[in-house]
Amino acid sequence: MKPTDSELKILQVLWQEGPCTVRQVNERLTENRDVGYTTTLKLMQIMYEKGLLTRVEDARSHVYKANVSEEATQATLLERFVGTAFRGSASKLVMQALGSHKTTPAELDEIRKLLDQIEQQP
Amino acid sequence: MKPTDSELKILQVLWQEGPCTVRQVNERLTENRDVGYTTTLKLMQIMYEKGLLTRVEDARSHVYKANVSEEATQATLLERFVGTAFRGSASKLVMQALGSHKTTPAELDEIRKLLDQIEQQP
DNA sequence: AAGCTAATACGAAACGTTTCGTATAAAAAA
DNA sequence: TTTTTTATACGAAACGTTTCGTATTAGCTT
Repeated sequence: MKPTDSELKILQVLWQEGPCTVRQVNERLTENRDVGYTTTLKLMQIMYEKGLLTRVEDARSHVYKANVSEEATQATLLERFVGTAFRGSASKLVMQALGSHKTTPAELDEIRKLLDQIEQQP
Repeated sequence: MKPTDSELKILQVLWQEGPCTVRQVNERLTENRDVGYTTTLKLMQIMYEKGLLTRVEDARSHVYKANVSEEATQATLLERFVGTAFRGSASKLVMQALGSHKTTPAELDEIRKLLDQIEQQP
């Protein structure tokens, strides 16, 4: 599953907030940029048809839930991105990311631990 | 400058091969997927108008050159990608990338060195 | 019950990107 | 010189995504 940019924004709301109605999602989206209610509705309907979301229709308003995990989605997107933008070289991407972004010492430590783990594998 | 996917493919050819005619670029692109000559031509004309490419019109066929560096372009794309897919967390992206991709010991070493550098900065 | 509010469904317009057909010109081949 | 090949330019169709107007239905309020 490769969500589009708009779909990703909706998924992120659901990942952060848990199950939401269309209105709730739309309110969160509108904090950043004006989005019409029916726009969000339509997108979420499409995402439901694609299987990206599940929903409960019991109540007056449907309640939607993300049907893909944030980690799995990020993995998919990253895979594609490394391929297109970095011609498959994950290490080049890592170097760029570390070089141009601020990372806390704690995060750097975590990364170091991960490096150890990877190198210790036979 | 944020090149589209197709534009990126063209840039990659030019980064690898250096200055090329439309035909040369098109031949490289066709190795992977069928692309009509005029399609490539049109795209490169658009990229020229956008300033992504420069060209020399002296000869019978124009010779195009990338007008943005691979590194700068990757930085731009990465910036955007971290923002949209990883909500700004470069370290999460790094962890994911390291975890799910094969990296050679030499590359891991390079990354380690970069970590040292970053941590030593005041 | 009648009117108001808030929800879903749906089609189609709007937008950006990609693809290609066609016109035209210039060089190369005959 | 005439024909064939190979360029560029350009407009518009095709495609996917996003946006929104409108119809319809269900619950709330009076």
